[in-house]
Amino acid sequence: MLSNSEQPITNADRTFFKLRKDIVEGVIPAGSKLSETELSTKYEVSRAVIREAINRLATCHLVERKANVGARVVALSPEGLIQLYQVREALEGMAARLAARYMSDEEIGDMQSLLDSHFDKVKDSHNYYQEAGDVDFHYRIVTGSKNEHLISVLIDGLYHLVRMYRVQLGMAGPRVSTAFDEHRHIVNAIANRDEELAEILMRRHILYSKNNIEKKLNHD
Amino acid sequence: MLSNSEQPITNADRTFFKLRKDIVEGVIPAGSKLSETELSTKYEVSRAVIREAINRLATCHLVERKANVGARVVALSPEGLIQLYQVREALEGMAARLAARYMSDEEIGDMQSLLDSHFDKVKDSHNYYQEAGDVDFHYRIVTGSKNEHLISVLIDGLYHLVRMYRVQLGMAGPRVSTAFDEHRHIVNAIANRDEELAEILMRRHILYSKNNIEKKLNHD
DNA sequence: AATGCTTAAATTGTCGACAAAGTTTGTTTT
DNA sequence: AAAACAAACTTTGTCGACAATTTAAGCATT
Repeated sequence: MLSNSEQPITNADRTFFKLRKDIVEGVIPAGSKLSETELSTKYEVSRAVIREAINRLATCHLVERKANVGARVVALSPEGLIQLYQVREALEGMAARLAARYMSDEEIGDMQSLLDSHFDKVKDSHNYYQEAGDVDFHYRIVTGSKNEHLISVLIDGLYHLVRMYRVQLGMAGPRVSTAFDEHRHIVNAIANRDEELAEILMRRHILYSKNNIEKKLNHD
Repeated sequence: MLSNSEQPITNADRTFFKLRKDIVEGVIPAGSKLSETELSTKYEVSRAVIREAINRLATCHLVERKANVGARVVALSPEGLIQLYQVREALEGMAARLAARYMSDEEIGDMQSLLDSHFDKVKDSHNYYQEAGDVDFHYRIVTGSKNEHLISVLIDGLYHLVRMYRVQLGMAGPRVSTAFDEHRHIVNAIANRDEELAEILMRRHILYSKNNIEKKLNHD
């Protein structure tokens, strides 16, 4: 799809990004119906570009479309979250393995210094790392795999769903510092070119992450 | 997307399936440009449905689209094949793990008898299993994972690319009987509810499969 | 002859209108 | 009053035309 060129070119691009943002952040509620005519007036574009945007959202699994009926925003559920993290575990585990194989020494160095700079900020404001830092770390691993499929499925697809769960369930989580340590260990494994360990640690990291969010979800 | 409802409803569905078929089977050559107007006359539909079909193909990674420029059929390359199988290894490994966890006893029984019936046909015509049997086996594992993301990424996406490589590189491979044995072992692990082993065996199976195709590809 | 600019052709992006399918409402029938 | 049918309405699917952008061609210039 796009993956790299994240700057919108066409009108459909812009509308797609806006719609995705509004869905992820809950401006358009989960489970609600998406009327093409309604959206076309709201976002001030023709129905054609709305249709294209909705189609793209459907491939991201952010909306579900039925022929001759319409599209609905996906509903958030415990099962959906579990399935999401099952796939993340598989894909990001492999991404970590491939990152250990293919990332350049320079890229690894950048990532290490990135973690260092994050570490300083973690000391002060404890909830900084969660948003920016965590996202940044995972992005680098995934792109470091140099695998187009991995990159597009995760970055263009699953990550937006993950963020949707995080945002709409109000995650600020106390898992900040422990997650940080896990990131350190993963980077070390990659720096040592230990593919096996990198994959194992990443899978475990995501499992922990899942358990953390799952706890919150079942607690309400 | 669709995943389940594989019977086309709308005109865009039909065109999407036709186009996909023609691309996978090489009727439309790999790397060639897709002109919207040209295709709209060829398939006797309006440009709008061609556009929608092309957009869907883009999310399957069967074509690549650039804004204001157009779409091209993806090119087959050794790197592309390797990346494809890296993702398959991760996803289908996880699928096997989840199949061992979630498949019902009945589903497992069906799969075992399916392998039995295939075994008879393998004895006679040695190249039967490759097409129908192999596909059937992997489909059952993937759907057995009960994971929507896994199912859609693999069945709606990657498998068509895999088939494109197979068809266009003329694979009939002598790996028939060995692959069959590997399938047996995987099913056994699933029947024993041994998640760990099921994943390991599936990953190994796909690695072998990759090496087999890779050999052919580098040999020309 | 090669390079750069200008203009023409072709292709993609966007739009509004019409056709088809689904949904709702109101009426009739049991 | 409940169920079944029919008509009106709403929503999606499809189409042809126009606008914007890219590509190609032609011309002028060095």
